[in-house]
Amino acid sequence: MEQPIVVTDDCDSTCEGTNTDLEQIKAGMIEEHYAVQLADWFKAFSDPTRVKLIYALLQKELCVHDLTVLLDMGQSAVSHQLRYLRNMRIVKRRKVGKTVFYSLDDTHIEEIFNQTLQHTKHV
Amino acid sequence: MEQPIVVTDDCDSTCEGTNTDLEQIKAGMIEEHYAVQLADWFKAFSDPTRVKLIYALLQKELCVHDLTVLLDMGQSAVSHQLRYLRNMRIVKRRKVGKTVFYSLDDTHIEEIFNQTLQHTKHV
DNA sequence: ATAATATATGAATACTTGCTCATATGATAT
DNA sequence: ATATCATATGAGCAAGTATTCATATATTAT
Repeated sequence: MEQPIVVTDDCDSTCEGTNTDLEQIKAGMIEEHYAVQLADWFKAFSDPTRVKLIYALLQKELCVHDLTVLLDMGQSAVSHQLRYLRNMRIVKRRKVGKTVFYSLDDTHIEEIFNQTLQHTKHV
Repeated sequence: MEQPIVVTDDCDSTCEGTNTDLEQIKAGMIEEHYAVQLADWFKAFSDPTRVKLIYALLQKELCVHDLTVLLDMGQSAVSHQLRYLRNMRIVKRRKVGKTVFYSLDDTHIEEIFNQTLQHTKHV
């Protein structure tokens, strides 16, 4: 009753029969740092309020007040989220007198956003 | 001292001088439903663990155990996140005996994921 | 100077989320 | 049947997050 020679490291012999390339995959895995960075980037778009803000700014540069009207939300809430988006360099400010205008910081965002929008539509 | 005729609805006269197209933008705004849906989609990628899982599955179909090894995490935590991703139809299962293999449900995901990966790299 | 307006921000709070623990399920082997 | 292995899942908890409230800052007007 001799079993064939199998490198049996824990349970893995069952999974796929071989785990030799597991080490290889592990070596090619995304680094913790990048995983967090990428997750943080996606997180910026993972809130309905922020989605709406970006969607609005996709069309036109807008001041804070106009954004509160568009989203029908309190000024403070909007301001907080705009700061968040600004820290993420998704949005930029332009001050004119008392009012502050916000716009998308990078046209690249438009692509990513729209592509995902397309995707969610056909899901 | 007659002021020129300006539709002064609250403060908006200051912002851009005219808010006539604000109504237009509001009409073209993203619906609540879609905003939530889009946010939820992004949320799926907004956690380092899920990013790693997807990144791993981007290379190869893998069983739960192999994923716990790759991510160096508890089986339960991995299983919970896999369920999440499965509910989002980002990942699908294939059962072979006792072991369950996971893989990406949609090649579309690869595109979105990689594009964003590119973006975060040059940020 | 004071008042008014537009935005920003810190603190508090209600809500969400990701992990751990213990246990359940489902499959194979004996 | 029982035992074992791979995965799934509910409960509990700690950490994170989005909003509100009150207040601060900055700009313009008087």
